[in-house]
Amino acid sequence: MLKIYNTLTGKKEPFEPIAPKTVRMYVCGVTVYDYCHIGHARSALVFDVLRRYLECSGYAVTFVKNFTDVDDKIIKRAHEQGVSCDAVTAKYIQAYHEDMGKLGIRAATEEPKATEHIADIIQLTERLVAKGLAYVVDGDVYFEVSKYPEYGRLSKRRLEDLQAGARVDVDERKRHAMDFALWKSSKPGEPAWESPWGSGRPGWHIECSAMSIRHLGETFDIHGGGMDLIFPHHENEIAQSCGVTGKEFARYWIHNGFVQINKEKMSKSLGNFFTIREIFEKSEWPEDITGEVLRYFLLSTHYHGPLEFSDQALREAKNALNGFYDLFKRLGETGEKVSGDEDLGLVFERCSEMFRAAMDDDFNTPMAIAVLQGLRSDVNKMLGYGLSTEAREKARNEFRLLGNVLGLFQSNQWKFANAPIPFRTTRLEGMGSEPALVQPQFFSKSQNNNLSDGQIEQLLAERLDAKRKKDFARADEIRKSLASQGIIIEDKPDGTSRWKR
RNA sequence: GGCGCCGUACCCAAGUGGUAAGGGAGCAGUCUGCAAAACUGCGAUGCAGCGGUUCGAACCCGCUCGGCGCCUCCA
Repeated sequence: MLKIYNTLTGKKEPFEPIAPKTVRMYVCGVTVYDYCHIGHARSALVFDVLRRYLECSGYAVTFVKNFTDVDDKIIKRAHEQGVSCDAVTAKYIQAYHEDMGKLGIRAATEEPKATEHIADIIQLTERLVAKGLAYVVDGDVYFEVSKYPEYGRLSKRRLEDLQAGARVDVDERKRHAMDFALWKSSKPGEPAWESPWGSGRPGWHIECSAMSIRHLGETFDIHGGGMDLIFPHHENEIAQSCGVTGKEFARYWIHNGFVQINKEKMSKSLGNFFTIREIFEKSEWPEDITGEVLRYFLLSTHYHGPLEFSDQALREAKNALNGFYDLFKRLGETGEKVSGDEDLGLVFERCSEMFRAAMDDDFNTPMAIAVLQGLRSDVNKMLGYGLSTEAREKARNEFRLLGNVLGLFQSNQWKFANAPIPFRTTRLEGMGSEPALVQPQFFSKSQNNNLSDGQIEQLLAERLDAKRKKDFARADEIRKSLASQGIIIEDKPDGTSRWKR
């Protein structure tokens, strides 16, 4: 039985979909005015895994993830660069797909854009005005929070509390400081659509109500996003949507924690962020390996908690994955002894169950990874007793199958050598001022003068010959020479060797 | 001022009432010509602190301390 922590109730609850065996979920994507950083990656990945797990549990999942492509920041960026808003949004939507694709994050079932739903947005706004929940001022339309008694239910805030701490808002046309824009009149040069209130554009929040209702219906199962969206974004979405329909909106609200650097939230304003693409560009590992290392790292903490991003954490993730791929390498070899074969099925059955139990418990990916680590250890032991070629293939496939939910263990070309991590996140000591981030310390990509497989095999044969003649000096010389080029040799009990790079 | 998250070993990190998973690093051992990998063993009498509830608390309640976030755009 799957349990999910629901922000709305503050409790872990059994998951019961509205319609049997189907899940409709909506996740707030990004406002497309810049490249995504690791924080965005975490959010996208968490919901990608959630979706994969639901599918693997037998649910038919309709997964909608939006792009907010009309917004103040986009307009600002377009003006700065002297291009159209469309050019800005097209560029960063493409970048989003490229970056998330490298992390193995699947495209959603639907990826709607706000600008494609203007008619829906206008219609929702009209209905809110007609119901007396919104009012018009000089071509702007505001939602009136005091008309919605349940306002604050999600974020556990009371209107009075908000009022006390709210920033002084000089917009005196609003009836309440927390009233928010559904529709904004456009200034010249801004994107604009005709509406009953004049030429204008949507406010922030309403586009998500419009898109989720359009693609999933008025009530659906799961709504998610980063913690920072709880207030005001999701609170406002609920107010608008429930205000219009009079029905329940989303039943389960799921929010992921932040990625931090030196205990601080990764954000543009602090300048302590790393974009996904700069990490891939600077990494010395091939793309799929860098992607898997990032995935392992991002999933090694429960989605709800904070996650400290650091060069050391990535190094640990890489080392942990090396252990798995070391095993997979051995599973790729042939085997004659079979005394371990009989236990294999049982071990995988037990691990599958534990894996499912972990994921059922609010998508506990660190627990699930621990189960896989236990499996790695078990299979290593069985390998010691001897596994047939067929059993080895079966084992490798089981790992691939289980790992697929987390997007791990799919590679056939693992790189074992540990390239330097292309940045550092440690603080600078001293200087009397605030601790500062060390600027990314980029390493130049090493020259790709790698030996071919054939050349390596030839050297290995030469080394084997030297070993047979007890010429260990020569054998070690060859190993050392290969090591300097990132080739690691492991001698097997039968005297032959395997190698990896 | 209000609301919320977090504080578990050297580092990362599960565990939300029944007696501290897992990984990384380290140390020791087995194997090995050596190395690597693997395996075995070692590693918190204690979960920020102090009280309380309970037969029993890392888990529940209260207070305190520390870190962070939201209340303005934010994944």
